[in-house]
Order: sequence, then structure tokens, then C-alpha cells
Amino acid sequence: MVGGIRHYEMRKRNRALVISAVRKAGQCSRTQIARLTDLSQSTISAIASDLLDEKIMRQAGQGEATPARRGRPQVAIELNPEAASAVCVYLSFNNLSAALVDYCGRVIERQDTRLSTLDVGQRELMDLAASTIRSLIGNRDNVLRVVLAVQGITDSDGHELLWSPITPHNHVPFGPALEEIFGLPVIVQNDCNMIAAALRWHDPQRYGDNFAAILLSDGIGMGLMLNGRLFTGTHSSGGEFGHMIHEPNGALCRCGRQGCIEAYAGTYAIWRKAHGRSPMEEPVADTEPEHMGALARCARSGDERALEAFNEAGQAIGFGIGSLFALVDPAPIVIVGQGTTAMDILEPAIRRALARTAGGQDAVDIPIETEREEIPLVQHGCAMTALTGIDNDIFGPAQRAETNAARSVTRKSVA
Amino acid sequence: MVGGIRHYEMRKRNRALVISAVRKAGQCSRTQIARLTDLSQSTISAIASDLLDEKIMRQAGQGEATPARRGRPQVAIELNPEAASAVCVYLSFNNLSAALVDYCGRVIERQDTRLSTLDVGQRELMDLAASTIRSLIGNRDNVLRVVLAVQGITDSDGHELLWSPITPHNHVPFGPALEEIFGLPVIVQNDCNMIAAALRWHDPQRYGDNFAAILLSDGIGMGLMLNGRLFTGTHSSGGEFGHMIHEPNGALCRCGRQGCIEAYAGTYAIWRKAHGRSPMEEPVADTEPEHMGALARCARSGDERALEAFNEAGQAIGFGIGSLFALVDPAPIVIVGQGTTAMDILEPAIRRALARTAGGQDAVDIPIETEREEIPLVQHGCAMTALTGIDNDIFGPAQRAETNAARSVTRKSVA
DNA sequence: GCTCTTTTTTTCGAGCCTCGAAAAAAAGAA
DNA sequence: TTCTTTTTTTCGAGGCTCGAAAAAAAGAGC
Repeated sequence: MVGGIRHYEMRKRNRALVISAVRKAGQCSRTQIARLTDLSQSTISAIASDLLDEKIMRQAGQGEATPARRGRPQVAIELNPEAASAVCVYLSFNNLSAALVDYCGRVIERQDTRLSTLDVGQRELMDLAASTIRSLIGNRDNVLRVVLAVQGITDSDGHELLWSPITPHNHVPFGPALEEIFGLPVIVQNDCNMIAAALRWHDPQRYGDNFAAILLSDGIGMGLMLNGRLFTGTHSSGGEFGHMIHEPNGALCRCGRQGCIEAYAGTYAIWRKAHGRSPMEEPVADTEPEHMGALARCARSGDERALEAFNEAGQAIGFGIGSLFALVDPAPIVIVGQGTTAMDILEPAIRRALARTAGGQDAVDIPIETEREEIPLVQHGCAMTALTGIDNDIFGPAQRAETNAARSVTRKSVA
Repeated sequence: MVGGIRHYEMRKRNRALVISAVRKAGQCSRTQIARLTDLSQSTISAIASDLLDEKIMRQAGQGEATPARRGRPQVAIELNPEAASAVCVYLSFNNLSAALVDYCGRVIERQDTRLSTLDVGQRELMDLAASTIRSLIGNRDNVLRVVLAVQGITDSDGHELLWSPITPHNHVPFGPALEEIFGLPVIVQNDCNMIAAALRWHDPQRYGDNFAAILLSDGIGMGLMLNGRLFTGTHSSGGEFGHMIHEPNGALCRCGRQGCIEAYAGTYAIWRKAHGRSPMEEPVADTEPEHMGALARCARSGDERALEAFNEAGQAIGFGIGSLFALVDPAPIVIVGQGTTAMDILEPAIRRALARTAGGQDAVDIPIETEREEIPLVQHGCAMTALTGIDNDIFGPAQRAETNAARSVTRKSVA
């Protein structure tokens, strides 16, 4: 049962709606907000004046074009960058990149650390995250949220890292541990979900309510946007596209099972195949981007084994997308990351396989986009996740908790 | 953009919440409703008295136990069965079952028709549906909705039947055509989704916010409940579990492609395999339930080929569930329909395969339930879909459209 | 430079809705 | 018959949105 709705909720949602409209538009006059939100002028006036009073928004310096029209000029308001800030951390293989962003999403400070993720203890891993966050926070008092993206499987509540290829430890409780230290909400998220979130912010035209972002690197990850929402599993972050079954009882996967898509399309799998190794050989721990580039060049210049390896990878991905499309059809598809450097070889194989599936009946029409760099996307996704979280959970509810309390106290003491 | 919330919406949702609470509970006093909805006594009092005035609810004849406690006795209210009614139609292979249900979901009248769905023209198919609905409606004026469940793929808006194994016609526009005739909202839905909806109403304890219902008959269908909502594709009804790929380039499926799960686990596939036919042989049009029962008995009494056929089917289903669980983990699983008669043979094979997938890591723990009869489930699902639709869309919005109009007219004419 | 027109923003009163407290209602208990 | 207990209704207060009117802030015209 959802529970009833009161005035408080109504105001909260309308406030959040206004904030969201301004966040999307960048700058916005009250009249425009009214049009965007379908609320009346008077309501917008009231909400906007509250938000300005609370310093969540501020009047925008009249930027560029004042088209010199007749009538009272619109005064644009915008998010106040100092209203809040958030820390975004991305933990991936041998790398920790963190950033402090202001309330508008602009990066204030950045910090990158190399480490050997496979060799580091669970304690150290969490300590490293904590010290990075601490140094970014410094003595700021307006940091309201931390978002930690990790390569791997997280729980659906955003508390823990359940399993990851980058560390031998399971159930790493980043969320609770860091919340304890900093007294802030900490959200742990799968990196591919953050990529999907970022893409939607970058280009809402192309990446609208439905699309899938597939990250091709060591492992295969996926972020799925369905009906305008990030799709997550019921217990875990879900969307483990790389571990759908491609060949029952097939090649050995890094996860220890057999026949996963990743066991054909992960960089280690391509490397294994191209070097003529057995599909049951233990995956190598790390494949350098340069090696993969070289392999792609081999394939292009006619090396049969290399070509075959990429074809097999493309086939696995294509059939996988086909199975995914049988369940839900999230066109377009975006391929992200290192794997995109070989897209000229992969894409034909993907489309060939896709065309042979029920889900991919109109395979020709399915747009497949590419994005080379995943790290900036992950960070931007974290930032927007943190900030919209602040919008909805903190700035949405009217900031009158104290005022209200004060008022009722006043009333009582007067009476 | 969702658009802002006004008082009207607030009341609408709270009314819908009250109706939903009463629908779930059967009978309910105002005090209980207040507790269930977390709204105040006064609000419930107001809403309840409106709903009674509008004859959407009625006072319940004090059913059984009046536990003779002190104090003013609770007066229970319940849905007024005559507030509305709905027509539910289920079109499946060679069969059309329809029912008229009252606002409480009780069947008032039923009508079943046998036909040869494969041989009937598109026009005739729609005419048959229309005449069945017409005869059920009779001269009632409180029929507010029609829900048509079909075996096959429907569009996500619930307007059309896009593709179905039971008819050669594609894009059959049941929705618009019937709406045109009867002037009522008509919703076209996939049968497995209706099964999932029904199971949730039947046993919300067991089938809660997350579960998957898999229908094993000629084809393989699935209804997926995720986070308390029926999962549908973005363009089509989605959840075409049967057409996820089991073996790339594998056995011939009824859909014309190769290697779909259905091509191993549909009754025609089991029949084909058990009779030693080639996996590329054209699927037979129809397999009688009796044949399948006989086949299962053969397998039980040691017929190798039959046993192998069922094992292969179980394996396809198991790996499919594993792939599904990689994306999302909707435990428990319910197997529905004819296929359940062979569950003693299928289940071990399913679990063996499932255990070999990443998604099914805890395969032992995943509960697999069975439900033999699908038709009653589909009909009940249609009924609840129709009725909750009426609750939300028609009875939720305050019934004061005319009153308001009248009022404002009065005011104006007075002024 | 002053007035007129146009557009945006704020203000104000009305109406709707929820809530808490008090009153009313409807029983059993004494 | 009166007291106690529990449910339901009533009533006034407060919060929120809305439409209409007023105020504000420009350019246009002379």
C-alpha cells in the first residue's frame, strides 16, 4: 500500500518538478517553468520565491541574448551552484577516479588514484575510498551525497558491492561503512547504470525513455533504460547481460560458469580465442588496451584466427541482444568503451546474429551507436544521480522543518 | 515531464486508494481503511460517504462474526457489485471463452465457443469477438470495460494483436475495432500477463512484487511481475521468453527462426524429438493434450527417446530462466498449464541447467510452483485488470463532473 | 521626456482537501 | 438507567493551487 497523499506531498512533488525543469533547462523564467510543468503562474511564483529564499536557486545574471522585446523582461533563475555539492567515485580495475561536483553538476575538484585492485584487502579498499572522499570534502559543509560506481554487481538498494571482477572480495559494504564515517547518504551503483543515466542527460533526443548501453571491456556490462527509468534487478543491480547464456555448456567464463556471453565477447575471451587457446583455459587477469588494438589490426589485415575471435564475440553479443529484445525492445543500442575500437569488425557480426533472432526481426533498423570513453560517462552519471537524488529527497520537501517547529512553539508559548 | 499535482489529483489518488483497499479486503470498516491507507479518520469518512452516495460502495450486511465488543460497532462497507461490470474474453487456440463479471469480480454469465482459429479470416475473428461481447452485454448499461486476452504478442498500448500462433493474421486491431462498436475502452493483453496478474490476486503472500509465470503449452509464454508491476516491452507486450535463444542456429521454431527456447520446450518440439524427427522439421500445427500425457507416461516408464525429449525441454527452460535471472531475479517461478503434468520429469532437468548459470547460482533455493489450469487464471486476470482499471480511471476521479458544472452554472446564473 | 502598450511577476480571495479535536452515535457493562 | 468504550461524523484551521486583478518593468510612439 502506497499510503495516502497530503498537501505536503503535493508541494513536495511540485517543488521537485520545478527544480527538475530548471535543471534540465539550465536557466528558466517563471513563465517558462509554468509552461513546462503545467502549473499555474501563481503556484510557480510561490514555489520559485521559496526556492530563492532558501538559496536553492538564484537569479541568473542575464547571460547572452536579451532579445529586446516589449514588455517586462523575463528574469531567468537557475540552480545555485553553492546550494549543495556531491562526491562521485568510480572504482574500476586498478583505478579509482573521484570528483567533487557543485549543485549544477560542474566538477570542482578531481582526484585519480592507481592501485592494484586485485591485491588490495577489503579493509584497504574501503579506507582508500574513504580517504579520497575525505580529501575531496575538505571542510565543505554542503556536501550532501556520495555516489560510488563500481564495475560489478551491487545490491538493488545501493548499499553493497556484491561481486566484482576487480576484487576477490564479496559483499563489500561500501554504503553503510562510508555513511557511518561521513554521516551522508552513500549510494553504490553499477557503472553501466551510471553510463545509461549519463547518456540520457547528454542527449535526451537520442537516448530517451528506452535504450540499452552495453559496455565492452574485460567484462560485458549493461545499463538498461526502460520507460524512462533505470532498470535494476529485484535483489541485485541486475542487467548482467554478460552472464546470459550464449552456448549451453560452452566456453569458460571469468565467473566460473560456462557459456556466458562474456566468455566469448569479453576482451579476455577474444584474446584467448585469437591466440588459439582452449575455450576452457582460465581467463587471464588483465588484457591491456594496446593488445586488443593490435589484435583488431591483425584481424583487419587478414589474420584468420583474430578475425574469427572477433566474429565469435560479435555473434555472442548479437544473439544476446536478440534474446534481450525478445523480453523487451530497448532500441537504440549504445556500445561503450574499449570494445568500440573494433566496432568495424564487430558490428557486421552482431547484426548477422541479431537478424537470426526473433527479437531482432528488424535488425537493420536497430540503431547501434558507439561511445569510446566510459569514465567520463560514469562520472557524469554519478553526478546526475547524486544531484537528482538531492533534488527529490532533500530540496523537494519544503525546507520549513525548523520554521514549522518554531512556529508551533511560538503559537503554543503565545497561547 | 509528468505535470504538476493539484487537489483534484490528490483526491483522485486517495479515492483510488480507498477503493483498492476495500477491493483487497472484501469488507472493511472506515477505521480499518484509515489504518490501511494511512489517511485520517476524517478524510476516510468524507471519501467513504462520497463513495456510498455515488453507489460505488454499499454498506455490507453484517456478515458473520459480530464479536460483541463494547463500543459503537464498526460498520463494514464493500464494493457495490452493481456499480459496474466488465467483459473478459480469452482467445486461445481453437477456443474463445468469455465472461461477464460484476464490480466485485464475480462471474455473472459465461460463454464458450469452439472455432478453428487457424482457418478463420481476420474479419470473422473480430466479428466473433464482437458478437460474443454483444450477447454478454445484452441490454446492461453498466459495462464499463472490455479486456481481451490473447495467446500471442500484443502492442504495449493494449490495442492490437501483433502476432499470434493461433491465427495467420498479423496486426489484428481488436482494440480500436471493438471500441468503435461498443463505445467502451477495450484492452488487448497477452494471456501470460493476465495469468501473472491473477496469481498476485489469488495469493499475494506467495506471488508478491516479483515473480515470473511461465506458461508451457504449444508455445512458451511468460508473464513477469517486477516491483509490483506487470513488465511489458516498450513496443510489444514483451516477455517473449519462448523466443530467447537457447542454441544459436539450433532447432527450427514455429516463429520461423532457429534455436528459440520454444523450439525445444514447446509441446510440438517435445513431440518432434520424442518421435525421432529432425529438429529442423516443420512444427506440427497442433499437439493434443492426450498425446503429451501419453508421451510423459512413456518417459516415466523408461522410453529413452521420450525421456531425452523432456530432458532437452527442461534444459532449454532451465538455461532460459538462468539468462532471465542474469537480467533480473524474479523468484519464485510458477509453471502454468499443460506442461505441468510432466513436471516430475521436467523439474530435475530445469534445475540441473539452472544450476549451471550465473543467474541461477542459488538454484536450489528458487521455488518453482505449478498451476495446472491456465484458462481460469487468464479469465480472473482479465477481470481484475478490467476492474482495477475502472477503479483508477473512472471511479477514482471524483464523480462530480456534472455536479461541478451544475454548481458553477448555478453560481453564475445567481450572480 | 512623457504616456501608451505589452509582457512578466506578484498579490489576493476563493475553493478544495486533509487534519486534529471535539461532538455525536451506538453499542455493552454496571 | 447511567457509565464506559469504540466508531463515525462534524467543525474549524491550515496548506495548497487557481484565476483574476494589480503591480512592475520594460519598449514604442509622439
